[in-house]
Amino acid sequence: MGNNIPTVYDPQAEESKWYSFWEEQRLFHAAVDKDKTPFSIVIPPPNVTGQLHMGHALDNTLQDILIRTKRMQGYDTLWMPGADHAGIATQIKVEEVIAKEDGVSRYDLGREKFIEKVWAWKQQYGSRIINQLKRLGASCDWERERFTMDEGCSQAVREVFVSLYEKGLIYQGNRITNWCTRCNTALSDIEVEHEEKPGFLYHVRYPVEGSEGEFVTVATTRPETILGDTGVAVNPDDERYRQLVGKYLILPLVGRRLPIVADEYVDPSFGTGAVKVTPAHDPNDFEMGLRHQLPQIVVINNDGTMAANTGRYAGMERYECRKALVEELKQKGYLVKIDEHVHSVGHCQRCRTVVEPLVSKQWFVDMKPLAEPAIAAVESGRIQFVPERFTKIYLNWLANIRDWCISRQIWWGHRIPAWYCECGEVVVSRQDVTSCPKCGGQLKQDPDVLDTWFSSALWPFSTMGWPDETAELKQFYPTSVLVTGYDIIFFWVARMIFMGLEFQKEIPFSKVFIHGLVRDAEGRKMSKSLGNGIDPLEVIEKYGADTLRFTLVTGNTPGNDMRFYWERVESSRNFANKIWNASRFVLMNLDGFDPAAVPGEFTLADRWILSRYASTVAEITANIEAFELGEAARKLYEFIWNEYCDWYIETAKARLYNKEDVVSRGTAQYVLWKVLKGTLELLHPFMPFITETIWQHLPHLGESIVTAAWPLEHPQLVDETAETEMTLLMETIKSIRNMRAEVSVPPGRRSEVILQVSEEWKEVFTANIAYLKTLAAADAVICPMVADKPENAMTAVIGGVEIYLPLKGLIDVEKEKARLKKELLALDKELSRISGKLANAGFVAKAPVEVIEKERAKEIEYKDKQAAINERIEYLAKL
RNA sequence: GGGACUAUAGCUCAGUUGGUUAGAGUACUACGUUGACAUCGUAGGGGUCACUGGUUCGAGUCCAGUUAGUCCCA
Repeated sequence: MGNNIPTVYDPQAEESKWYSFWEEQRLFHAAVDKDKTPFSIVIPPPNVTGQLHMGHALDNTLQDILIRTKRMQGYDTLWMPGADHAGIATQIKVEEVIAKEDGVSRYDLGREKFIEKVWAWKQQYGSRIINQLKRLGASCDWERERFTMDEGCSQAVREVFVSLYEKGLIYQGNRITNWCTRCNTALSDIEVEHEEKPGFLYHVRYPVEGSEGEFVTVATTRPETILGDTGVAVNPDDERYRQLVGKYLILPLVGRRLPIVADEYVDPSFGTGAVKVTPAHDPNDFEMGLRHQLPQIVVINNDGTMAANTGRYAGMERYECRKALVEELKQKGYLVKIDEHVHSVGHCQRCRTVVEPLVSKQWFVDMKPLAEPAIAAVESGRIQFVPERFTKIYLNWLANIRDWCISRQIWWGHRIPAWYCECGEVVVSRQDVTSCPKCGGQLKQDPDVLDTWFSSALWPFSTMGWPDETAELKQFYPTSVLVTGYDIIFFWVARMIFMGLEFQKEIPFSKVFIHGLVRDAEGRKMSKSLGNGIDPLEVIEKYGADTLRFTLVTGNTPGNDMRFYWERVESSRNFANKIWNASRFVLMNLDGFDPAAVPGEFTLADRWILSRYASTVAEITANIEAFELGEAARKLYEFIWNEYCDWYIETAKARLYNKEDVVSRGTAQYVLWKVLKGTLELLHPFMPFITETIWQHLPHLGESIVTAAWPLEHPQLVDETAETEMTLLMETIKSIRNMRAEVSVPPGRRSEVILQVSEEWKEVFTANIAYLKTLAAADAVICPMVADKPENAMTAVIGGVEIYLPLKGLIDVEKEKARLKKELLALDKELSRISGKLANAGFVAKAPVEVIEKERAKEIEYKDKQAAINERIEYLAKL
């Protein structure tokens, strides 16, 4: 950098260069260093087929800020990266590709060929999202990159499955599960999204057996399941039906005998108070069916068509069947009425198809024994959520947990390590097996694969090399913090916790830092179908990664959603440019500077900015420690722009331009350099590229800002006197500027200013009169506070200083009086508030001394001001 | 039905254990190319902190309720 550098920062030119440099120097690599305190994060693995979206950008920016800070603070820092095989999502993706390119389905290819295709796809596109993370600046240890389907992770999955099976915590059962007819697989409860939808409530009457003309009317939202009814239930306390319990109804159209049973589950106030029971097609009916030994009759196939046992409806699509069946009920006089009704309908999280509850044979994890320690770990505070309110959501979910269906009828994923023999033997094994240990017969492996989240749940230790006892596992497990969105607390966070506790006997992380979603400018969720997503890469290309990161982190309050605004991106870009130009200025004026030389005596402005800098270091460090990253970023913005640039640089200019006074110039250079370098270091975790770019041009030690030491806190630099004095000067300058603007003094013209200063501040003003000259265009004369006030002058009063701007007859007396009166009014209001407070016995008795003192000081200051303004108004009135 | 969150300037949002004359960005108005920056500078207008009560010497901040909106769970 030098005199000929552009005035606009160009991120494109710098970012890729520095990222390659960091990688080449292996600055992100975590060596297992037992002498250092470890700090580790495992990345929430993005889908291998995915592309970076705003959610990733936010999530990874937050992680990178934490990691980069800790790295600079000297921890043995590991950010473990990797990707998730994302079973259903990836399979759908590749199915689409082969359908489009070759016009074939996965069934045409067969299992083996299809899996090969998926791996080929992963080979080709799997690095895309990784490269996008690099564009963002993520400082992951790429040498350790993992994949949930790689050999190590697969071994961990196998070990966990078999071990849980041996403990009796994994079992196979014929139970009702959520079935997606489009994806053709079972889903876990949380993969179903419920949505309120307008529908109908059909009232159908069922004849009572042996009682001509007597009916029970039942209400249902799903008439097609009538074909699978095996009972009708009523509440045991319901007087209307009490005498019917134990009797039978005849199922219309089918003729099946349905027992009438009494069950607490039935809500007498809903519908008619009598509900049809379809154990094979409704989760609640399934439970009721078990309680009353009602048979399960499957009437809907896996593909959503009606089963062979449904007579003339066999093969018909489920909703077609609904229409036809309602029509038949109507014709035969069974349909009583149809009411409009809003009800909650489950949809497949992946493809939005309406989920069909179906009875099928699946593998389940017995959750109760696993959930208990996971609840205890959070209740005891060993794991803490940030913000704390997510604790409740987590605990509530685990307290009501149901068994986890882990088998999926898809091909892409970890194959379930269970083998079946014709003799009925089931073998669950860590090693692949071929022949039956019982009869020696041929074994066939279970065709299903595991839920993707099963392997993700092991991520904090499978990536560290478990089941082997590795040095990494010892050093970096438990990890320090997990950073993720609130939308996957159930899917992932909870499951990592119970798996970690079960297999490592240790929590997987001690903090869970939760953030919200990035929405569009209208507050809508960004989605492919809406087409309202904003591609982070587009932002990076247009404005730079630093800008995107800064926008995301400043717009963010822990746990809350945020909206994406291009205006805010521009504002962040302007901030980057401001830093660029401030640095440009410093570099242009650093000639002859020797950072090792002892600086001369500090001026007031020097002491002030050093004091402000010292406070900033302490505050930023504390904010990051407390996960208040948005606060930290906003403070840095404020400090750099409103203190360093607006004031300190301006005061330093005169000293820099005066090359005669070598000591003063050198001292200014020292302070400019010291504060800029330290501030860049504080800012580096937020804006890694621009800070590295500038840092490399400044005198520095070390090879990169990435591994520079985090700025030390210097409480001895905090100088309250300097802050008070400088604040007074700045207030004075602002007052003068204000008055000049008020009467439209051309910016180029200097103003004569008379300052009447109390004895206390006389020296400060005398010593720093130059600031008034350069910053307020004021030729100031400093006088003691005397009775004689200048005539024909505008007036402003701040604590201990009266400012007069003589206008030689140009002053509009009436206007000036009005202006002063307006100020007086505000002052009066404030004073009456304060005096009211101080007159309050309770306040004086109970408020802390500092607070009372503060109010007293204000009262005195305002009274002085009030007196001076009053005096001035009186004077003007006499003219 | 249970629970969580949000409500502060035209817009988007800060405001961390209750104590500043309630802030920022953006938009708006006026002036301005003084040797870092017009992606800038200076100055200015703009708010009953959703509503109603309560606790307290003191409430944007704590408590209860109301209204509106968002989300999660069943």
